[in-house]
Amino acid sequence: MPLRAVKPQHETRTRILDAAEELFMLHGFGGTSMRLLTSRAGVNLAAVNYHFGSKDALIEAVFRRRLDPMNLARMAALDELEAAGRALAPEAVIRAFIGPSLRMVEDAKGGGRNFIRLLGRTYTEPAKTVRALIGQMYAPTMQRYKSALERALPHMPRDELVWRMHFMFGTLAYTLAATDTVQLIAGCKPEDRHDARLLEDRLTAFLASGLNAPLKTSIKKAA
Amino acid sequence: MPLRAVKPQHETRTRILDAAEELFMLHGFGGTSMRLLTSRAGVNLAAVNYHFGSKDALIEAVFRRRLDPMNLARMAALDELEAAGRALAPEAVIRAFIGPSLRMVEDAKGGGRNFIRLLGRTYTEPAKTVRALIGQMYAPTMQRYKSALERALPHMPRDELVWRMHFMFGTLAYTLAATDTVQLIAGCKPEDRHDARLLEDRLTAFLASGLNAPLKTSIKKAA
DNA sequence: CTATTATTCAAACGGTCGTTTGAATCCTGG
DNA sequence: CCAGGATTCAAACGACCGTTTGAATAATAG
Repeated sequence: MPLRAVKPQHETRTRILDAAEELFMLHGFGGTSMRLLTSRAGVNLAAVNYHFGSKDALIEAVFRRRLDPMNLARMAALDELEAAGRALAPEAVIRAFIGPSLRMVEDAKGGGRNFIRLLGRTYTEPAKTVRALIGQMYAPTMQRYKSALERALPHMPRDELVWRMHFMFGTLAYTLAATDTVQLIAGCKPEDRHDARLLEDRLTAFLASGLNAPLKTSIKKAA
Repeated sequence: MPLRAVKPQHETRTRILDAAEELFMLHGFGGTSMRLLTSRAGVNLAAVNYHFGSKDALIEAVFRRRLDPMNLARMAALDELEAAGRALAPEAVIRAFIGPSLRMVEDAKGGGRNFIRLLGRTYTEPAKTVRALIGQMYAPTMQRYKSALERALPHMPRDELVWRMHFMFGTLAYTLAATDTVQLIAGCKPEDRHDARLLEDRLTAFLASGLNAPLKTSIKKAA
């Protein structure tokens, strides 16, 4: 039994992914050069092209490493909810959706938090390729949650629900991305070390209430 | 009286600002080169540096041109509300805030729509300078709306209200920025040419309900 | 140990970036 | 009409970009 555990199978790959996660979050994709990235990761400049092929392929790998497990967690949470057999409560569906992302925020040491903030930024990323990539990775999960919310809110017109889901994703994306903007509103310093559990409660209350908002007559007419 | 009206005082400046607005929205700041920008605007490559000094100064000018009037409109809407003397309804405050931005979306020909989508993207812009610029231009308006919502929702704990305002800005920002993501959720084509009035109703209903969400016990305890 | 593959490395490539320059041209007040 | 400031223009500058190359080194299998 060796003192030193087995050498990580692809240490260089991991170092690159970690550095990319942090730097993309800080400076964006275009704003992060390969030279800065590789020097931060402590690897040679050519390593990215050797291990990933290109910068674009690295970007995709950064997303796949975290997004695939997160989508699985979202699917599993919904499976569990539906297996219970009871009628779906909108609150529960919301929690199933936002839970995995907020739990990743708590993982500050493992870099999960970096990724989550990167992800929030990327929902509005101008680069077409990145948006297409994200959209395609999200599509199946989106469809399942859309159908779940349709069952949880049977009285809601379909197109109204689509908009409210849109609002919901926006709230989550912005909350994850711009956790420093809160202090712009309040002038409050970030006293609370983001307690994810409390934030989940706040978000759920806000979103559940918004999703269930009474239908105005003007909206009903258009529906 | 000349056939040709007075020559625009700074036609080149305007052409540059218009092109910048559209291209920044499409490709981001870093993704828009001066060569593409100036050729799209039909001006010489050196014109941006001559009229604005630098690319960064151009970015600032793009925001100032639209944001200053929009903030004035938001202030005026709040003035009117408070002059009425009645108790402030949260719904009315929300409308006063989101109205000016949504009305700008209707201005497709004048380029206002381009700017609004650019603005939504920029809330989560990685570049520190841009975020600082936006934050500083928004701060006074934010403070007035914060105080107005405190009066409209007197029973709400202050820190809970700060978070809910955060959620509200997020919903608005995302809705303005990612109007094409709606179809990702629904697979629906963008059939409705964004009827701003209807969107305002949908948003107001969602946000008013979210801001007024009942306080969970766990939240109350933390407050 | 040796042969083979996998990985790292320094150096360079062509290209694009934002910006500057100095002359040419336009506009305007006297 | 003419002088002088404002604006436009083509060309070039140095810096940095993502990627490639071929040799040097490390790891592994026979």
